[in-house]
Amino acid sequence: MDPSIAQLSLDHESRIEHDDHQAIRLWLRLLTCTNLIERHLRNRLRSEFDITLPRFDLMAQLAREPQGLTMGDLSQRMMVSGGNVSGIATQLEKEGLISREPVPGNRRAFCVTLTAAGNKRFAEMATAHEGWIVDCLGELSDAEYEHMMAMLKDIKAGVSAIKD
Amino acid sequence: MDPSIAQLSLDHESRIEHDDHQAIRLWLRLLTCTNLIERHLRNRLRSEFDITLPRFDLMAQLAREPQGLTMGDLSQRMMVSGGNVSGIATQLEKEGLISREPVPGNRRAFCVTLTAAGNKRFAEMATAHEGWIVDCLGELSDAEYEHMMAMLKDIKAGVSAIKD
DNA sequence: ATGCGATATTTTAAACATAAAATGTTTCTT
DNA sequence: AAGAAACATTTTATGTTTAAAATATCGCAT
Repeated sequence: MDPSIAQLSLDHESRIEHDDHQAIRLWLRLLTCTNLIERHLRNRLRSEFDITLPRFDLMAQLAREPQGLTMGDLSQRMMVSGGNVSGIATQLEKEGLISREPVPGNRRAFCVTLTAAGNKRFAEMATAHEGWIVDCLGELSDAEYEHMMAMLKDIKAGVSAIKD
Repeated sequence: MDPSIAQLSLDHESRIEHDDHQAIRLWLRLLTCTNLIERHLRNRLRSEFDITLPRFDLMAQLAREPQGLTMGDLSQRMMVSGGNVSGIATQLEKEGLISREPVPGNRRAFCVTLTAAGNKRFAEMATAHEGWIVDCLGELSDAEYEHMMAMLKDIKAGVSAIKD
């Protein structure tokens, strides 16, 4: 066999294997960072506002859409299952922070909105929440921020294109 | 007031506010990417190997340390609570994939290892798992990979330094 | 009109996660 | 040696998450 061919294919193999390990390492570091930040946010929401992250997230979605969202909209935007939204919404409703009103023309759907109390409470929490995130991620330069956003955008697009 | 001073502080304020929004956007995108990939891995592990991600993660820790790990080691390396490890280990033991043996000199601790069946099964899964991660993250160039790793390292260090 | 498939939501069962209490073991101090 | 403190693990209570089943409604093609 031509030794240059053998050399080429060997290089190819080692490059592939090297890339594999790279990707694994990147994934593990990505996961660690995200989990660290998420845990931090979760702890502070609990200790300072006595609320869980999922409840806060649901309220954040509603705060962006003052006209309200259906349960299905919430499920889609929060990227969690419908049953999950159902449980979280039940609790927030019990606390008086959101309301579920029937939709005039559609007896299947509910329109979920923040109550006045919910709006007030969310405004307080959102300010603190933003600060915590800046504490975690605010040290990056503008260039690093842009680069990171661009890479994550590509990754997101690539992963979304994979069929389960 | 000196107008140049006013201008400076205004710029400062607006820069801060701009950074805030940047950090939030970056956090949301980071979270979305991580969740997408994690969900993909979870689905494939379930559909192709009928195993959950936490169980796979526990086995992965053991595969790296053939001499075995204690429950406490596992808890620390997986960054989850001891009670959680206890439950996952109970199930894996029931499936015959790991074994919990008493440690000779210490009757408090257990030495957890992969069984022969566990080793064989993990080897099959690990190959597929690596491939899935490369599918998700393998498109980055070496430079992008290095840059991303470096940024995440800084972020990890910064977040770890924050006291809860 | 009627019935069938799609839609919107809730309920249920199983797995996972945590914090805190309980259990048993080891080590240190006196 | 006895007691206290620290350690390793499990148990318990509570809550989150998902997939799948159940419930109810809607819209459309016959």
